[in-house]
Amino acid sequence: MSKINLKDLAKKLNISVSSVSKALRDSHEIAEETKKKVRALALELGYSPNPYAGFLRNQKSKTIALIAPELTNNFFVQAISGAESIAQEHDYHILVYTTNDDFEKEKSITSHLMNGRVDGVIISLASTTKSFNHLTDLIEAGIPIVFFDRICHEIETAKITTNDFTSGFIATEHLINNGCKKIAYLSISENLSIDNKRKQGYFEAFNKHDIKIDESLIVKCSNDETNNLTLIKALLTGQHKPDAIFASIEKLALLTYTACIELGIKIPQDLKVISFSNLRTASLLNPSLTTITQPAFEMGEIAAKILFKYLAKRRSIITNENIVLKSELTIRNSTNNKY
Amino acid sequence: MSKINLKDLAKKLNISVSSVSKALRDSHEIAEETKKKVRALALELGYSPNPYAGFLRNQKSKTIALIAPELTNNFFVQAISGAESIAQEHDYHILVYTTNDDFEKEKSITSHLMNGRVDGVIISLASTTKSFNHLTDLIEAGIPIVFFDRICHEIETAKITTNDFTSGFIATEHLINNGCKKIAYLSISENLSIDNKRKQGYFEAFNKHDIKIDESLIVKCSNDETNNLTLIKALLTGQHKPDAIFASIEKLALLTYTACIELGIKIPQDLKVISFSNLRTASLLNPSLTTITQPAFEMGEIAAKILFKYLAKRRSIITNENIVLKSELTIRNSTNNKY
DNA sequence: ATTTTTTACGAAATCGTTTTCGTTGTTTTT
DNA sequence: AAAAACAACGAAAACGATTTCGTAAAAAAT
Repeated sequence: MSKINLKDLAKKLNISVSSVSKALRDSHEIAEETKKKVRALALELGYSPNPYAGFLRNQKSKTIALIAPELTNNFFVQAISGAESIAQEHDYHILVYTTNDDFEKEKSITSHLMNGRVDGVIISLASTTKSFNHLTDLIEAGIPIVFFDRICHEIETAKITTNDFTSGFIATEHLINNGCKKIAYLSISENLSIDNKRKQGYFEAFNKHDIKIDESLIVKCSNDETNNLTLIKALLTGQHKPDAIFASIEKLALLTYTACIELGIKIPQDLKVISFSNLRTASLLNPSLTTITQPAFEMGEIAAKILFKYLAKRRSIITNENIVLKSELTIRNSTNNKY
Repeated sequence: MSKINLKDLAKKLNISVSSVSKALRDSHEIAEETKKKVRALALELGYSPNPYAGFLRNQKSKTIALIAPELTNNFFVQAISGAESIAQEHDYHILVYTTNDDFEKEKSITSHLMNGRVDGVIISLASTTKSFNHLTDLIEAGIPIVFFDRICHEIETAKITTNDFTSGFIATEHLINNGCKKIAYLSISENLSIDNKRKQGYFEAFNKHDIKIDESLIVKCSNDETNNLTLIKALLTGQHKPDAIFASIEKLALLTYTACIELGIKIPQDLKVISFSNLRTASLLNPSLTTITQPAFEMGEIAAKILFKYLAKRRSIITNENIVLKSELTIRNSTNNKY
């Protein structure tokens, strides 16, 4: 039961290829009786159209690309799941790529998508991405892009984010309300809009509560886990010891836990910890971790929905749109001051 | 800078389309000077071949499918990452699909892949998959399949697994050595080879240590989280209370933790817990979780490597091969008997 | 000087589908 | 009865790249 095509069907039925094609697409040009015969034979022989022939013809691949910095992160995985669920509804296929937070890899991936392999792209930028020509090139080539979470402000299209400024503010104020004064912020990358907004919220909380900002409490982390751990340990044993840590991403919170175990620092007694996180095990950690959780699955869903809306219209230019969803604070023991 | 194709290049250079094609593929039929001109113009205009045209011509899509039960599970995500890293090396693209452990969805996905959309498939079966016609159909259609973890013994092809029997044995014996007698086994699905093998290892440990097997300690869980929690709670409060739990998959271990919190049962004092798991936070849980960890990333890598080996040979029939990697036991506090 | 070989290129078929035009008969309209 | 409309189908041109097969001119061999 290998490769059976329109020509095979046509030959067996003694009609032309074009008639078979039309019959299968239920064209009014074909008599009902003929259609029935064609459909019956197609079913019998298990005919399934070659997708690439169709793509070549009508320049639509029924495929989109989803580019994320990494997969070993619940946030991105949930977002991908959300996008995939919508894609399946629309009979679309998803090509998944990871950049490993590497700008060069991101460029390489987008360049591979320039030629029409996909109808559209959903992307969350690498933390090392500094320029956006690779993305504008893509759009100019007629391939629409939707951003989620790690967006690019400079490009006009749809962007799905969460209320990072407010969340950063709420997280910090939560710590302040629990008696913390020296709150460190673990930053992941200055290139990222989300990081900057969260940090702005952090600053704003200090302003509101008239607390002086100590710049030495802002730690610039990277993608090097070992180095990050060193940085965090240095922070926790240095001159300006913090009484709380606000981690901009989950990975950094987990490293903080590790650092505390190694240094014998007790959470939350000696140090309170709050973090952006989509960890399923946040409530089971020792101690349970207070989190700001983004609606990742929903973000993926919305990104995909918007993309498909434009693909259906065959419009490749997506109007500028900022969709901002709310993250949720879940207070747990890592910020508990009654211990 | 939209769609530029061979014809455009040919026109600008005043040579034929075929010559341009040959020049770009570095054919010996074309003079070195001509090649240079062609390459220069192609670069200048940013020519990138339409992938679908090539696929149609030589029936190779440079794309593989990766089908997993779910994405919100570190094991599968790591395996996908492994496969993706190899795919990138081979300039292949990966279509990712999730079955949500649903047999019907798995069939629907494979049927979409019958028509040559992908050159090969890497799959880990849904827990509800009971027959394999959808897979043999795929192979008969000339699309090779490689299994990982949740494999199908009946189909002759390459299968990547871990030493589940031995691991099940080691895990159980570890509990026995720590003084446990009434060890419950949380099963995920009787359809799954991995589950059965792990359970066999569990039985074997009892045999070796002359402990009678209590069938009521084997709990058949499903994909319904709420129901699973109910089952686990019933187990922990019922007639035959276990002194240890061996979870066949991570999700069930986490539910056990949740159940213990809700019931006020202390791990490891009242109940020891061990689980198959690729959780990054295993060491940070309360208490830290003793795990059997599968080399997920490596499994994905190997699955992809084998597939590409055959794709390079243009052979669609993969010889039967069982590759068995070793899982690793990491002892942590959830099975500590010195508490 | 003639034949053979080599070099460098072009025409056209091909992959499998869709779609635009014909081109027949047949039916309806005036 | 002539004209117009319609129904049902087929031929062929796309889509963009690859590849086989020619073929002309130049180079080499006889």
